[in-house]
Amino acid sequence: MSASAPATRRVTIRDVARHAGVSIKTVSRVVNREANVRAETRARVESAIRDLDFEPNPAARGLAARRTFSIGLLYEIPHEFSYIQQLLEGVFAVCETHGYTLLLRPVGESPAADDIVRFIAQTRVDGVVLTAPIGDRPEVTDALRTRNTPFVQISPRITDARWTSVGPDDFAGSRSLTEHLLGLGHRRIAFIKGDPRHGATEQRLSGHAESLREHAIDVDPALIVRGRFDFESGKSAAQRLFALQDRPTAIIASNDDMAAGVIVAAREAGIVLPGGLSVAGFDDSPTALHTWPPLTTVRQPTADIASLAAVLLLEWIRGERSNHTRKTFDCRLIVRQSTAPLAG
Amino acid sequence: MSASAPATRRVTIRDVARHAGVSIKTVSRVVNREANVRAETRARVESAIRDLDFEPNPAARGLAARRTFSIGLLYEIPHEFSYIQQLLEGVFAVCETHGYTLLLRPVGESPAADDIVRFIAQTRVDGVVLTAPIGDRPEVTDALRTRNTPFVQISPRITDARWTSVGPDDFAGSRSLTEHLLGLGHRRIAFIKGDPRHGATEQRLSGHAESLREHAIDVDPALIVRGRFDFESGKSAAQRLFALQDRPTAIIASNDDMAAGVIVAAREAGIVLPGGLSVAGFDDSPTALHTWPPLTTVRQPTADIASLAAVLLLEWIRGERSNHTRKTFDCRLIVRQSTAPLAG
DNA sequence: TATTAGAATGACACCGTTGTCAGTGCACGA
DNA sequence: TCGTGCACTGACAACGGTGTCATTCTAATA
Repeated sequence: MSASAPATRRVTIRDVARHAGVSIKTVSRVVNREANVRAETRARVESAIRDLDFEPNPAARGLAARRTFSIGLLYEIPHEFSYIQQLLEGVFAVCETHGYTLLLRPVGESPAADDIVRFIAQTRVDGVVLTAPIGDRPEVTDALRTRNTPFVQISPRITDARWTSVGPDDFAGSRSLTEHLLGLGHRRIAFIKGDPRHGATEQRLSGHAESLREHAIDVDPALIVRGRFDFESGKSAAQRLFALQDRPTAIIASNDDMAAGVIVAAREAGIVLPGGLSVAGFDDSPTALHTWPPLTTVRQPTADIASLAAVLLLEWIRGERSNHTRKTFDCRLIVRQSTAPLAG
Repeated sequence: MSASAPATRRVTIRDVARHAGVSIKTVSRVVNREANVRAETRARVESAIRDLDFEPNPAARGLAARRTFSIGLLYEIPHEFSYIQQLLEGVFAVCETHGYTLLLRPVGESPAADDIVRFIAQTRVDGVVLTAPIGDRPEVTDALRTRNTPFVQISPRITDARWTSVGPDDFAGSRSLTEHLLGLGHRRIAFIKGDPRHGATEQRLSGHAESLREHAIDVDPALIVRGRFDFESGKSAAQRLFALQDRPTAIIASNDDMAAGVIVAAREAGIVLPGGLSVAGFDDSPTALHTWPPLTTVRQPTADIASLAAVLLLEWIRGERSNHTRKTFDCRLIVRQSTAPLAG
């Protein structure tokens, strides 16, 4: 009565072998693109595969080969999702071309390493991509190393030569943003930090500070305020800044969601944008275009970063690479209407 | 030299059986919560499982049981992602509690049914959740039925008794929104439609029209304009509406992204919100809080919808349910500051 | 021509579970 | 006391591939 009873038996490697007049092992070789198969044989097998519409059974494959041909993408739940979406896109594309399956794994804000280990134990993924800030938890990386599970970190805080990581050049990106505001004549530039657990937070702040230093401008500690990367924290940070005696003329938020919060706070405070205040974000998320005025921001090639992470992970899984690397991508300043010359 | 060489052999069902002094079959019974295992035996096996930290190998399980214990979630790529995120959350939670794995599958805008069929053939998922508008493509549903693959649709356009679907009550939700605007005194209410391939588009429009009819207000065709659910289409639709002789005093966009577009268009046109124009959206996405003023919108319980879809799918997969159903969830009007009484 | 290395192919065990079916033991009724 | 039925358990054969190793074929070399 079960609706899922298959109408007909599935095509197996044995059917293909019979149809092509070869052994199942040869079919296996063709499927896995192994060397040492005569061209003529290969062609015959391939046409048999097409004729019968054969798809290898991943469970059987995984069981025999002792790997699952799948990788996991771990991310923290309260997260700017457009960012995850782009990561997903990048990793997914690579998986697709290499015949791997992608397993998404949202984890709680403070995941026990156990949680992640259990995920790997249960799913048997061949490796994982760790997004910030998960990849910076020593219990997690230690657990993965102990279990010999390959992993690549995206945007880690700490760069450890023992493993591979990929990320944007947050420092340079941030520096160019501050440079832009300085060029517009701003001198009192506030900076809203992100979640301290993210490496980007530190990097973006340093880039900002470096740029000020280059222009011999003192960093006013009152202008560096906390945030958590979400809209609300950006809004309340802005409100604190507006309450200062000597208000900033420009505010850099460490990401676009917080910048959107700044804009709303400014409106509520009756501040005209961008004349009365320049606002800039980071990431060039969709939000950047949905605010008014649209946000000046820094675009990072998130999908490319994710793709490279996936490629490196697969190389590691296949044992094609033993040296661990740290690769950085350039960011690009996107100037829109939320930043304007300092009003005379 | 491969870094992925396992340090030690994994624990198998045989190890557990030996440790507990039973046969592997009995361990299997315990793991799968089958009946007819003596309580004392069960306890012994369970403690052995804990002692050895045993996790059944999903590949072996899948191979023997002829199913993968995984389901797929298909969605179209250019999509308001916060919506997908919520769906994901709902489906994921159910998978988690039932020991299923979730496979995400983004598909192109006009996916050949082949594409989807190949996904199922390759991954061997036990069933799929189809999000709008994928579930409305006959080639897709036919292919799934032919292959006997269980599926559940979310927010389909067409309700077919032959399969199961879950969605919000878009009609009623939309009606309550128009009702709200009418209550504020608005009579010239424009409506921006969504992607015509989505069932929600029709339903939301009908709800709006019904409400007007109840108040004996003629539907002015000039006030019903096209959109595609994205920010840009909302913006350009608004611009077209602003060009009308007799401008609307309120605009309903069929989702929040388009409403955000309306707001930006209004700003560019120098219209003051909400005094000069009321704007409302649909979905209560994060966007609704990021605009200024924050959006009046209609919240649908997306995660709950997704959870139910997953539950129904699993029931179908397990053959616990043969009758197909159509379940609808109530929406809730969320009034914020983007709508205001009609100015004198 | 005989020899031989290496390419091409196949036989077969095995991966770690579940399904099937055949026991085994125990309580209960005759 | 002796079946009898049912709860419980285990032996063993799949499931559909890959790894290993032996074997056959081919072409180049002596």
